[in-house]
Amino acid sequence: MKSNFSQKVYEVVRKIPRGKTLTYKQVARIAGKPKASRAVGNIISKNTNKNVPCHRVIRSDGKLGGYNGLRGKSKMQLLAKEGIKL
DNA sequence: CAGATGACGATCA
DNA sequence: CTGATCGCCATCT
Repeated sequence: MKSNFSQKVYEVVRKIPRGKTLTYKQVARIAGKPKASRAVGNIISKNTNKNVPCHRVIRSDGKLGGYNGLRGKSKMQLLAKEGIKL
């Protein structure tokens, strides 16, 4: 059972249009907890649902952050296909 | 229930 | 500018 916060995070990430990226801070802020950036990453990391474009969620530093292993892909590869590149 | 963990963010040195 | 430390929140063990 997911808490309201995690549910909100999924919803926000799922709303991210193709070719667009959001930072963990933005997602946390929209979810209602501007300081929960860590919690956001944690929730997503343990729920890697394919219906949620978690690879579009990056750090505020402009770095991709973690993400690893899902289908052996990396965020960079997926984002590059979206039209986003470093 | 309490402690440790983590796909982070911001500030300090 | 780069590296390290503290702070914050939900989830896991």
